[in-house]
Amino acid sequence: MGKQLTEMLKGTLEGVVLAILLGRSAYGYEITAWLRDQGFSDIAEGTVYALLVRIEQRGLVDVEKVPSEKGPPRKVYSLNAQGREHLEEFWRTWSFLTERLEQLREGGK
Amino acid sequence: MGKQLTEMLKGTLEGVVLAILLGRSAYGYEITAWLRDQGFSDIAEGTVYALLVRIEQRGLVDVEKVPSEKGPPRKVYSLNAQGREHLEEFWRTWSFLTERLEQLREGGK
DNA sequence: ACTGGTACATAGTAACGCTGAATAGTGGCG
DNA sequence: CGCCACTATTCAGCGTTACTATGTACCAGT
Repeated sequence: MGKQLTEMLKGTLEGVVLAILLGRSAYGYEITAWLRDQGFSDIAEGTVYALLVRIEQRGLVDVEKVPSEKGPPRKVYSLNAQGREHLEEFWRTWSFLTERLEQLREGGK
Repeated sequence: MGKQLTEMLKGTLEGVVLAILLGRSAYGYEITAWLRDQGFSDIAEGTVYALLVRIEQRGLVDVEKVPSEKGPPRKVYSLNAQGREHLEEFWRTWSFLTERLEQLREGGK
C-alpha cells in the first residue's frame, strides 16, 4: 500500500490499538504481530512501541510488568476507564469522517 | 471535534479535495467554503492552499488563471488523468482502512 | 478614505509514523 | 562453549501533513 496508508494511519492507529486493548490486555510484541496478521503488514515495530508509550503517558492504559519465559519481561497494557472514554470519542470522530467521505464517494459517481 | 480529527485528516484531506475536483473544477477559496459547509468547520484556509500547491507540483491537477470580478484572479484547478488515477488509489487505500476498522468495531461489541 | 468581502500565499510550529539501530534475555544446535 | 534465532523493548533522526498567524492584492459601497 505504501505511503498513502502511512499518512492515513496518523490519528487512526492509536484508535486501532485502543480498540484491540478493549477486548483483552496485550503487550507490544503481541500487538505488532496481530496487526501484521490483520493486513497492516508494513507497520514498523518501533511505531507500536512509541504509540504505547504515548497512551501510557496520557493515562489511557494501565501497565503491568510480567516476566516472560522467552526473553525480557513483557509490559502488558490494559485499557482503563479513561481509555474507554477516549476510544468512544475516537469512534465518534471516525464516524464523522467516514460519513463525509462516503457522501463524497457517492456524489462522484 | 478538535485535535483528534486534525490527525485523522492527514492523508485523507488530499483525497477529499481530489474527490471534489472530480465533479467539477474549483478554486481554493471555493473549496474552503465548501468544506466548511460540509461540516469540516475548522479547516484553515492556509491548509487548503498549501494542499493545492502540493497536488499541483505533483502533477495531479491542471491550473488555469481566471480573472475575477471581485478581487485577485482565481486559480482554477481541475483533475487530470494522473489525478484521477491517484484518486482511485486513494479510494482503494481508504476502503482497506475502513474495512479493518469496521471489523475492529464489530469485534469490540 | 475606510471598511468589508473576495482570493491567494507563506513562514514557523506541532504531531505522528517510519527508518535503522542498539540493547537484552532465553533456548537450541553443532 | 560460541553462535544464532526468537522474544521484547527503546531511542535518535527524518519526512509528511495540518494548524497558526500574518501578509498581499483587488474591488464595491458608504
